[in-house]
Amino acid sequence: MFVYNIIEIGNYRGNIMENKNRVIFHVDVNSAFLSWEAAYRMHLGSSIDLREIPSVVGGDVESRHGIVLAKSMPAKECGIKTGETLYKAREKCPELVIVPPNFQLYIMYSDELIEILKEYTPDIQKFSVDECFLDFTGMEHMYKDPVALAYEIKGRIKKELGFTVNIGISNNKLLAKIASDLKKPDMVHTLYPSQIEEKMWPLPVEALFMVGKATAPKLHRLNINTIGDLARYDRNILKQKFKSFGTMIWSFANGIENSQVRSDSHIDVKCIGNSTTQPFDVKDMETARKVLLFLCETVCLRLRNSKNLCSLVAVSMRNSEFINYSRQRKLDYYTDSTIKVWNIACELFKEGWKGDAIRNMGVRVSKLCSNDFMQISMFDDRNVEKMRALDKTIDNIRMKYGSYAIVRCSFLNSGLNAINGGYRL
DNA sequence: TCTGGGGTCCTAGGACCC
DNA sequence: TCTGGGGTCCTAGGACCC
Repeated sequence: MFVYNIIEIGNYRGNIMENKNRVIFHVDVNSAFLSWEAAYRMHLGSSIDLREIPSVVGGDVESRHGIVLAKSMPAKECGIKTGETLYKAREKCPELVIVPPNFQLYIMYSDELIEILKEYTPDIQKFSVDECFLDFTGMEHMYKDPVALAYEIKGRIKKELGFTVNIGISNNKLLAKIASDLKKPDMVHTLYPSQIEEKMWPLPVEALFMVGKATAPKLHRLNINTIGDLARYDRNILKQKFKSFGTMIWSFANGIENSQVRSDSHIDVKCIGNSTTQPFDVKDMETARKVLLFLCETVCLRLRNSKNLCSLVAVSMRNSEFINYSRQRKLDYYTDSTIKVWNIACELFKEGWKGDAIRNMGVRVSKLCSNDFMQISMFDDRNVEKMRALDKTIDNIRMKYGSYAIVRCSFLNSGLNAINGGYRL
């Protein structure tokens, strides 16, 4: 999203000057999945507000999806973290209320949020299901005070949709994002360059965008513990140790970032993937082929919907020891055919599989191009047009009557889901 | 004890060509 | 028989984000 747009040190001043007049908001839904569950349940008349009790949105333990996806503030106070196992969460808080996720609902709320925001500016970049950037640059005649505007937007969302957001304001996306993360929930914060030293530098270095659990310990070994430590560190040493990533996080620590707010229509998708953890370990080729087929079904449906073709297919595996490995192949043609992608995925699995027990499998297609003109491989069989027509027919039936309206007979009585996941944040 | 899913980008190492 | 180096492409793996 920020793209790895490293500004060389010579442009440092220039960057500040360029950004000086920009007005960027970052809107972040507080504990999104949980807030949306709570808002929806209250809308249906529930007297319990999940946000006010220790609660989490979590997957199903039985089918090995048992992790925390979102937590309430009281759950956070018990020490519960997003991503940890429900087992651990329950240990920390025995009275914890766990509700299953409902991705359709989240997409609905996300769309409603965007509809409200669109009333204020057309320059919106949806960064994820619960976050987006807004650009108000050049709109000073309409909105004189950005902070007052943020309060108005925040208030409307709360009143009309029933959940709270944090809004961060600055003159670039990075600072706006860090601002929205400062203190939660239901708050508006500014983080202008003049406030970096006071508001951002005292924060732990982990609070910086792109500093995750692998990078943080490496920085600590260099005695870099706060964002300020990183900002003041020798940039050349960071470059030497971490390559371009080093100069990027150094720039971020100094508040330097100048990417544009890009509305969704200007963002080209780079890859489409679907992976799933099975309730049981896959130990034979026949089951693997079935799992790969339903993964390919959703991936290729989405590929065709995006009006793209792909020329790279990848298969990933995670075994029962939690070791990940993968296999990929570049094609010398482009395709969006379910059967074709599936055949390649099966070959890749066969080549790569080490014979171990597989808990998670994934299929991903990339190196996409528009399907406006389809270059049919010289060596393609003559059924290409027929296969495309078949895929299109199946897509139409599924979109009209639902995913399960038409199911391949190999899934009948197989104990597997014919269509998997496919929700897109 | 149990550990999701959807993305983007970077890098090391090897193959291959000139 | 033993020896270059530069460039590009591909694969596998891993980092980060939500």
